[in-house]
Amino acid sequence: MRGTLNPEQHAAVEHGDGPLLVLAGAGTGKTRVLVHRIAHLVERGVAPWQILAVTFTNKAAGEMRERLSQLLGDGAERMWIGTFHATCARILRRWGERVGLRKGFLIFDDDDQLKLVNRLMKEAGVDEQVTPRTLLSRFDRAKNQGVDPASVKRGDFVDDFVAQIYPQYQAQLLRENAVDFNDLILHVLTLCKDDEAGPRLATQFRHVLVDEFQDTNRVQYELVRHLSSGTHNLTVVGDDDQSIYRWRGAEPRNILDFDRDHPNAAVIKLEQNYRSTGTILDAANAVISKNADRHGKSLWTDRGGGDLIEYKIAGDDRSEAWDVARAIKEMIDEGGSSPRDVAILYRTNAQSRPLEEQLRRYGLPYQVVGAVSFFERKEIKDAVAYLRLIANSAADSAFDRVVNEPPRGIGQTTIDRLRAHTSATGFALLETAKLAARGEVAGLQAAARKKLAGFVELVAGLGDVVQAGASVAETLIQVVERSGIRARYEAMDSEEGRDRLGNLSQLVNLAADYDDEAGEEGSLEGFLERTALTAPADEREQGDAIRMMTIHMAKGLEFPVVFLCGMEDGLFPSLRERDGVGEAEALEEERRLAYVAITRARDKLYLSWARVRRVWGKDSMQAPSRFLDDLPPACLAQPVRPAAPPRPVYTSAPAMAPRKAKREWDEYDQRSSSSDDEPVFHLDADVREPAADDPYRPGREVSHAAFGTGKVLEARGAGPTRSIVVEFASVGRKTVLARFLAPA
DNA sequence: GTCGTCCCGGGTTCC
DNA sequence: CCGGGACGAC
Repeated sequence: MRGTLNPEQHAAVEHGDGPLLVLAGAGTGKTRVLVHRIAHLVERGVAPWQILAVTFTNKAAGEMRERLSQLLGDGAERMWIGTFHATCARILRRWGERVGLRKGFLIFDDDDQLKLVNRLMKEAGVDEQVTPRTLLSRFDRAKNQGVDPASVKRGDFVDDFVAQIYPQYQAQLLRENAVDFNDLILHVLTLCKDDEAGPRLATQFRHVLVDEFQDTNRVQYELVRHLSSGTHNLTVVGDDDQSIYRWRGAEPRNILDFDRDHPNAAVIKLEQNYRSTGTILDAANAVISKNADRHGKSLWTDRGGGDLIEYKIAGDDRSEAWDVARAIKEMIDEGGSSPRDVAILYRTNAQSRPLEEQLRRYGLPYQVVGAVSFFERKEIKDAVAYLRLIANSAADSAFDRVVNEPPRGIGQTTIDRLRAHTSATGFALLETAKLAARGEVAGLQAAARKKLAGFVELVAGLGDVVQAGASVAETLIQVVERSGIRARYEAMDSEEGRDRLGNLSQLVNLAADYDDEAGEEGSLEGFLERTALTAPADEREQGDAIRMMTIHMAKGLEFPVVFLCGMEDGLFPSLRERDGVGEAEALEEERRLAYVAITRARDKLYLSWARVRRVWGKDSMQAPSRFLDDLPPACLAQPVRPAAPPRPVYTSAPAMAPRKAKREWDEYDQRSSSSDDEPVFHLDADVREPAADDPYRPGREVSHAAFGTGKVLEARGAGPTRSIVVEFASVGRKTVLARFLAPA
């Protein structure tokens, strides 16, 4: 095994003690190096539980654990392998009480946080143009850097609201015995300064290894530094070109300046790519080389050129999905490829739907990895909230969520009264509801008291179930049954109701898995921690299935065949404006994302985009991704250039223009309309709401070769027959096809 | 006071 | 397309 490593990899694996930085490009075998290094440490006598390996996704952690158990057997079980968040949760389980957390603390997810901020804003009467999202992202950004959000002044009107709401936000978390994702790490950092826990943590791990180090934020880096401060045995591996998490506070400086913080660090570069064909590597290098802010390294391969990159333009997102499904079907029918060789990557989770539909149609097995989180579905959140409330009576957020779910006659007014009482007494909502049921809360009618009593009794009864020793799965079944959730969805007697029940039964299955794995150690708290920190797709891999995932999820993985869908400007690169990040900087991150996507492919890469895409139920016209222009023409099986949509600019010869445009369209619209089950190009003559960046939205000035300039009144339809009603200065109102217009 | 219906608007990525 | 909020009906 060792013999198959090249000299650089070998040096990294066998590096002795002291800090080590491995700068490794895509596909240079860095995960392999990490795995072998850990195995090597164990061979040298380091005990498995003295090794901490941090990854960025649960998926990567799972993979690493699996590979290590192949090399080491049971020893791997006892290692600390996990994400920053999971690692910190584990440390806090042991030491949490020293930073003010009680046993069984809750972890707030995005949605929980948002709801809380929303409520606090309303209570404080904050109504100006600040959304809860904006405030929350300010909280996050500050916390990622290890500073108090309330003290950050960026000099805009949002500052005051942050300063006002944040202390209340944090106070409520404390009351509920809850933490948000950032707090998991911040609390451990506080622990590092603790007289007792600090020194222990500094020496607990004889070796600390961090994968994807370019994605660590300041707080995470400080944590790593402390955890390795007793031994200085810190190995970090990363690639600044693959930094794709700046939006959540990642600081690539951490990797670039590593040798400044660790002057005696050994630095090893891995530049030979073993993964991709020359063609794919050329394409990836061409894209990333357009970035100014990079260190620059020279990846090379001795693999041959390989197949050219396939490129396809579809009429709409359904056609795109159909093209992909058909290509995969052919590939598999020809033999040589199996579904598990193929990955479909996209920028946003929302893109998975049409793809799934077409794959199903062809009977192709697929697995959506880490998708639109299962745990974000309403029925799942509700059931989990019951569990939270049973496990932790202080969980106001959970109480709020389920007290009237399913509807049992406890409305806003009643809850407001309870809340008023809690702010006076400091009791939790559930506790207050108990008081109310006994008539000890003012202002509540007998009817409301009775209903609250019923709810309190429901929760108490479920608590008894747990006390009686029920497994998590059994508890969950009781929750769904006794709360009336099941009856409610059954009564709906609809597709939706059945879907939701199906999801709930899947949740019960996950709980049963947990019960099996955890055995005696299992607890409601343990299950809740797992639901907060993992997605179910992280857990079980389906055997022979096509993998579908976002590019972010795909980092660190590789596949023989990759389909990269939705290569459209605005989608990929995403051109959304963001709070606090410059446009150029944001674009560079998108470019790195493109680099990551392309380098996932070993042998064959397919790129595609759709001229019309349904977004939130509305059709919108798309333009090809600017990244396509960066690809060397020699890498592509089909040229990118002529595929650009017909230019609606005709400065001369107006009579010729329509014919030319027509021909261009037909020529390059690659759908064929022969087969029955093929999705047809979707056209709609309805008046549609134009997208904000639409050059033809009402009010815009446009020009027409024959009619001159005018103002848009209305836009209809989409695609090649999209028509625009224009009030022309010279000829009055006319309806013309969009492609004969240009922005004035 | 609570529940149902309609309308509006939406931050994409992950732990 | 989906959830939250506003508004009107028991």
